[in-house]
Amino acid sequence: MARAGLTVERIVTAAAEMADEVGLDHLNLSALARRFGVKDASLYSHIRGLADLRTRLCVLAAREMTDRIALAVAGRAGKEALFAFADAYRAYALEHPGRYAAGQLRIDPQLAAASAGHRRSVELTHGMLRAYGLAEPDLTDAGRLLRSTFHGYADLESRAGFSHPRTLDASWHRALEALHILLENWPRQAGPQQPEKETSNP
Amino acid sequence: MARAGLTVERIVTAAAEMADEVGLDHLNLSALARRFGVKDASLYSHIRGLADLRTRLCVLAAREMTDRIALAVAGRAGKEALFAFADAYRAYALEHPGRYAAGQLRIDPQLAAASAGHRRSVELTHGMLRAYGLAEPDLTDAGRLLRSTFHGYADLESRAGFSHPRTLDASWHRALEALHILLENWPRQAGPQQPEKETSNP
DNA sequence: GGTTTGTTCCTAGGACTTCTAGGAATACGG
DNA sequence: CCGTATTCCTAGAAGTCCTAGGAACAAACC
Repeated sequence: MARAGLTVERIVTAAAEMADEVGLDHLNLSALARRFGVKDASLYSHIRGLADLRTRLCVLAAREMTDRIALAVAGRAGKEALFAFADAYRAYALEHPGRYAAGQLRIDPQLAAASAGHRRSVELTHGMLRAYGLAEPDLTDAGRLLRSTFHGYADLESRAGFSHPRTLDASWHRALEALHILLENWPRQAGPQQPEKETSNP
Repeated sequence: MARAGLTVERIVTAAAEMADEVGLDHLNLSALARRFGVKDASLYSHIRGLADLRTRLCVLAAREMTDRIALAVAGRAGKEALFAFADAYRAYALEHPGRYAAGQLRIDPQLAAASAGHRRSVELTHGMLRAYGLAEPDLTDAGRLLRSTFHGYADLESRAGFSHPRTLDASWHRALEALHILLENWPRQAGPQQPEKETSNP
């Protein structure tokens, strides 16, 4: 009988597509194996199990997303960079809800440190904020605020099934407008606080 | 043999505790039944199944959370109300991660309409924003921004396992400070847009 | 060619899950 | 005390993840 030609890459790619279709928490190995015309036990020659697959999806999503954001902000600064960053972030989350959810998973810190996507995400955010003239600890505070807003909006929007996407776009861009004004008038920190960094995640 | 004395209320309460302990997605009926010293099939006399239990958790969490927020903002307005609202929101999410996650679930629209918690959450937000002199469509836009930020921060923080909670508090309160300034100087909408409402959820 | 080696995929099965069907034990209203 | 309802049980189907060990295949060496 002809072999399916399984590979870690092919498996992870298929899993990413499947997660986008059915949702990350409905991703399971049996159905994934079925998609390849293969028994579920066969997948274990390539991946260690479901948990392993999910962490692989996490680093994949982080890389894809930061690549996309990096491309969007390239050559821009200030308000333009903010909008490009935010729109790329939201677009990825809406187009790939399963991957996006995977990207939010907490994985082994060592693995996160080795993941290019995870490392670059922090750099991208801080790079953008420096154009606003921010430095630590404002960099961290403003970065957390931005990341929270982006994540919150994308997360709420992606699972809501809102009835009027047009209106959501409007709210989104007004939120960005507001955030831009906020960053321009950011109330600088008086004393130098401990510049604590977050655990790396996109 | 003595009966366990199961009730829908007791089951949902125990499920809420369990979800907070092990996480909403690790909540399962077998373990829950075990906690009552009962076989899993016995739970089906009270609830329709796991999906039913999760939606019940959703309305429970929505009610608890809005109760808490309502108590916090009672008699306050403007900045005080904003901070009270936000702190109550975040505190609930951190103290009850499982319930909070359940509260974010999308449930049947009819059920959501009948849920007191879901209805009140919109009223609370809008009431707070009206103190800033906002009206539609700014009310919706600002409301979505706030909710996104609160949810995003709470969601990221609750699953991160940050190493320095002290610093997280600082970032949080600086974010609130920034949001307050933002609301005070909110760039009013020129033309009246369609005042679209969100699907009701806390 | 043949043989060896290593990978890929299989079958078989254990442990666990949700959920259904139907029967026994218990509590309660008459 | 006794019928009735409810509560809880056993039994089992179907599905999940995962392990162990064997068979089919591809490539590499003699």
